[in-house]
Amino acid sequence: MTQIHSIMAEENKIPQHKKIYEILRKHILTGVYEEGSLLPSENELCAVHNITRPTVRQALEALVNDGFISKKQGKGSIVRKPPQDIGILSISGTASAIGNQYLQTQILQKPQIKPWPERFPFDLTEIERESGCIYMERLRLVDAQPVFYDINRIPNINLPRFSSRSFENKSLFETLRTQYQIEIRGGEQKLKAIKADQLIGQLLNIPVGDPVLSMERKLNTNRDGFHIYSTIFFNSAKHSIFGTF
Amino acid sequence: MTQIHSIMAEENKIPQHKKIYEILRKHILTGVYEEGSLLPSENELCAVHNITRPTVRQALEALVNDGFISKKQGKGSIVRKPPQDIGILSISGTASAIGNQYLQTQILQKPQIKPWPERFPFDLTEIERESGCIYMERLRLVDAQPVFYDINRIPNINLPRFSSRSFENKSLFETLRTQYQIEIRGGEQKLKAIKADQLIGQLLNIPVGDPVLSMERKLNTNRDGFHIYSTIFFNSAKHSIFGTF
DNA sequence: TTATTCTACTTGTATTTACAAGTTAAATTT
DNA sequence: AAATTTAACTTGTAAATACAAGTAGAATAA
Repeated sequence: MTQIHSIMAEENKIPQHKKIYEILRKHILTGVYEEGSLLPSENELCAVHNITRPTVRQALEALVNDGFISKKQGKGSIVRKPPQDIGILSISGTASAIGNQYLQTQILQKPQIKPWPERFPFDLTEIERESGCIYMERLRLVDAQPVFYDINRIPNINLPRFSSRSFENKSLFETLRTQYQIEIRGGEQKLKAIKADQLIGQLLNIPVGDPVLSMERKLNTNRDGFHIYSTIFFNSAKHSIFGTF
Repeated sequence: MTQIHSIMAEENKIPQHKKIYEILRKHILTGVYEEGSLLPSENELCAVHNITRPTVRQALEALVNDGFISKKQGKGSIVRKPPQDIGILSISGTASAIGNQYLQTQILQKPQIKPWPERFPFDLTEIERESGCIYMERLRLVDAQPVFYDINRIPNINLPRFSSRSFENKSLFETLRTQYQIEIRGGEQKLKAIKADQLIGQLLNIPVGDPVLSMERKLNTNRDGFHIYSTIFFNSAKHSIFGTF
């Protein structure tokens, strides 16, 4: 038993329940299991992956927490419409739903290393402050109309070649997840409705003084003490921010 | 073993891990464990409550998910600043933090049974539509200044004496939780920044045309197919909405 | 004194076993 | 034919056990 264990540990360090989680997650996202359908039963998953039920249940529980499935006693695990991203708000049109595919990204300011601002709405850890931050500005458009203007600050800690990456039409968070194994684990945010100043009005193509939704967010990651800070201005004239929790 | 089990089942139907969860939750909220301090170790909790470690871990896992603790291997379970409510946004002053104790509630419209509006931003289940809704309006104030104006619609399903209850200075959700065992399990919301119209401007004591944060929310509960719908207008002149996720 | 090792904690992972309880559909009875 | 019971699923709860791995402080060695 111990031998098998150590062999497993050699070929892959990640625990079994996480492996199953990743497999099922991928299968849900890629449409192997349709929304509303049932996942294989816990016992089936045990047999297929040659693990025990508590381990399977650990994986399923994580999927429930992340909103990929819901379980019902006596019935099974029901596949849900996957959440856009944990806490990353997606937009929904007021008239018709708008898929992410119509969301374009324009880089206003390529990633560059900067010191942190003097006044900052969140407390920084010592390491973060010492390392400086990678600064970037983006404008995101729906149907060629600007909707988001966001300023992102990421601590410059162990992110090789980050500044040279392209983020056009690609999620910043997807890049962090796939290229650097950084996952968002939650966070906090402050929301306000403000009047658009000249810069924001110009960027979001709305009259100065019109209401704009502004967000200050601090996102936690799986890296200890590594946070992502964003300031977001949202043009809510034609769209609203949609979020699940 | 089975005997012990059935005896347990007689005196209380709720599972052990949930009992432990409730106890620890209460102790965290009432300050028995200070923020930043460590919870008793899993083995200690086993001994104290006479249960096994998997059961304790199940309770702790729920506390982690609900943001009451964070765990660290080799160290222990660290008590965190408890979240205000799951998904129920609390406010934080821009200058100084404001505790909930300074939040006053004024009932503008006592709970009354009404039909659902013709146009509604969310889809209703059949049962919800048939039952009609309990309608109420509240104004919430900080330092005697209006901050929230909220409209709540709750399906009129199995809520005896609800209309006659008082919600002055008491959370609607706290009442639902303690009196009716209805717990919020998450939900979805749509956010916009809008211009204050005359009614909203008057209620929130701001000039007409000033930016107001508006929210449409649908909250899921532990009752299947039972949702709570709220429309919230927030005066973000002096405060911002603070939320964790 | 300083650095290292050891030890006694902590949580993390995983197996095995058992029964409870909800769901569904087939089989049986009325 | 319709209602009921049964059986075969499903997930939920819980125990007992074992070892891995991270943490922190005490004991030890340099």
